[in-house]
Amino acid sequence: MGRPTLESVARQAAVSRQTVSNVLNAPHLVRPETLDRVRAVIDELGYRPHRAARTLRTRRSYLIAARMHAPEDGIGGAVLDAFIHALTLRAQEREYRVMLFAADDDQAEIAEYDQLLGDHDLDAFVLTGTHLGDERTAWLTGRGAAFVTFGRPWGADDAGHAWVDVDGAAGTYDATRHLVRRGHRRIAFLGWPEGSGVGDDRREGWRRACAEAGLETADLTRAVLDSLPTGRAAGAELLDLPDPPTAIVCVSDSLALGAWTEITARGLTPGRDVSVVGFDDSPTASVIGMSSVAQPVDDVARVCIDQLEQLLAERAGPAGSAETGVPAYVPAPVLLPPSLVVRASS
Amino acid sequence: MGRPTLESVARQAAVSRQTVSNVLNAPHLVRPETLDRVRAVIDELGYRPHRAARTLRTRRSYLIAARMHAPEDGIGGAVLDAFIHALTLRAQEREYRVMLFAADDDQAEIAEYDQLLGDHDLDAFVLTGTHLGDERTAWLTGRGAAFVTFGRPWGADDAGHAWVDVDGAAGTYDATRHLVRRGHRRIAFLGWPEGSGVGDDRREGWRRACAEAGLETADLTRAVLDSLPTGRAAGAELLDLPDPPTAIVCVSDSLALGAWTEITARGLTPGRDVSVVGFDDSPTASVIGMSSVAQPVDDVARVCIDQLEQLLAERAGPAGSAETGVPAYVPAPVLLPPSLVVRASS
DNA sequence: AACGGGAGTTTGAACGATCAAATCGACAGT
DNA sequence: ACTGTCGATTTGATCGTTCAAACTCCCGTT
Repeated sequence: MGRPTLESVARQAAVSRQTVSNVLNAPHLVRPETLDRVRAVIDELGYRPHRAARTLRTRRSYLIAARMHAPEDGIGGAVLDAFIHALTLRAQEREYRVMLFAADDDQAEIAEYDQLLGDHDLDAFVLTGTHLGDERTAWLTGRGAAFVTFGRPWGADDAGHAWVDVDGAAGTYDATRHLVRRGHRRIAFLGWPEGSGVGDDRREGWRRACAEAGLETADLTRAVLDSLPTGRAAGAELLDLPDPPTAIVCVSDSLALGAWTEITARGLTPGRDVSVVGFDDSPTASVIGMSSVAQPVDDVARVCIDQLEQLLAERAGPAGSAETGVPAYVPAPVLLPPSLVVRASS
Repeated sequence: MGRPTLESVARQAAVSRQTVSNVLNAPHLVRPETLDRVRAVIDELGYRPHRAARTLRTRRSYLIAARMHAPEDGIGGAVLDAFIHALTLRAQEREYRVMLFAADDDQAEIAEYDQLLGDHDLDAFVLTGTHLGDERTAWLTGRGAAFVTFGRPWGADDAGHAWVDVDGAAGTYDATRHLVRRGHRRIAFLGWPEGSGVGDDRREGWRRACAEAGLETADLTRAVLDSLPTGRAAGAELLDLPDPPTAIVCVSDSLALGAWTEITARGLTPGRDVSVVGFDDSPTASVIGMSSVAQPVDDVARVCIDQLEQLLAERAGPAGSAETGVPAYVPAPVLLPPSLVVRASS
């Protein structure tokens, strides 16, 4: 009477439980006629395997964990939210589900990993915001957990794990080249303090483009923490230079909006008097017409799920888990190009 | 050895499985000394119950499903993202987890409910964006599933289900009163077409405040779909009136930003020449300094989890499920007040 | 001394799936 | 006709937990 189980399907199709199970998990083992008959019954009864039972036996949950970040100032967070959305969608297409968790810092995040791994048999993790000295990846590797990071393994050449990232340097390079083509000769970079992988990488793209175009960069770069007020202050500094820049490439939309605010406060018009290009293409940038480098979050999500499936498939076969010293299989990393969205501000 | 189980804890503590289980789930049944002894062993071995096994037996998963919405234009979506974040946090505090799913429309959402309920034994759902003629609630009620909605049951007086909402009318009322106090006599409302519960409610708050202050409202309201361009066009219409408004209260930040764009395009300054108040307090509003009505998403999330716990606790006791005609217990609905964030634009 | 009752604990079955090994029939080779 | 092999299917055990019923003391009654 209740929901159909393997048992009831088996009875109805006059076969055994295991055969029904095989129809679903190893159809090549089943004779074609039997296959058809069982499948017909499955459809008729609307049978669907019970995840908890399957998980109990196989230790696979079809669940992927992702951290939901605190909204911060609301500018930068939008990219991650969009990424989580894309991830949910792509995971769902492959019969996986995304489970969320919240954490304030890396240690708390690791504590949650432990919980999730122990309580829910999580299949895999998707980490965002990798940074120098990231302890999370080592912890997960140590536990033999499958995971992908959205973000390179900053600091190490060979990560030893799967990762996808967006080529930030290419983004700022494109943005700078675009400004050069528009005739700008003094292009500044508004970035984060040295030492953040992401920030240094993006600065490097700007520097390279300037070098190639034979432009001066000395004194044209500023480094501040990521917020609107700090961006505004740094923007003011740049505009106050004896020979001020005519364009500013920024490491984030937060800083870009800060600069933007300062520019308009001086009665200047972004794009006409001073050009500004942000990074992350936040909704705010779109609304006010600010150019920005957009990350292809949907593609990132797609690749993440691809890599996870490879990892999990591999894991199902040759058991190269934590205890054995066998180096686990690692899919090739992927670096995706961002795209410059040109608006009135440049 | 592998991870500890009830069995291994039981052996170590020289009791039976069931006693260990009781220590965790029904401590009042266990003699105090035994309780201490078993608890000591649990700590020592680091035992944690296995969710899948528990779910298999009890049909409870400690999982709550929530829909991740498509980013749309990125303005309005931010509130929902913040809500999901708050929900994750609050759920986590009570040992629940949030599982995401994506859907394009109500029908697709219902299909996902079916999947989730069948495959993962979901404990409860949190619905967002209720609207007139919403089929989702009836479907879930029919299935006997526990759920709360963030949004009133528009159209029906008694929902027959738990809900939490933000008092939109109170928000626009406050915004309007605020403008009245600042001396405005012609205050317009930029809203959505008649027939959306949320939109009509918010318009009503404005109308009431105007009526109380003895202000004219005729021809001072516009109704357009939610987007920046439509908002801008409607804003232009209002500004072109023979006797134009000096302030505009908007049903959303999207429309408000549209109006804002039109105002600045005319060389006018929001807040000095024409005041604008939006709704939802998006990051963009914050950045450009636009006043807006903020929804207390964190409180909403908290109440949602509270109500769900009540529902699930009730369900565990007196079985008033789908088949029995017994009207299920329904927690009292909660209507939370929003808060006006005043910035330079008003 | 036999009985009833309750507190505390144990035992066996069940949840619904998969794994590993056993079974069965058909068919080929000698 | 015997043996061995292979493909297809079945059987019994198992994952870790909770439910329901049974059991064991111990104590107070009569």
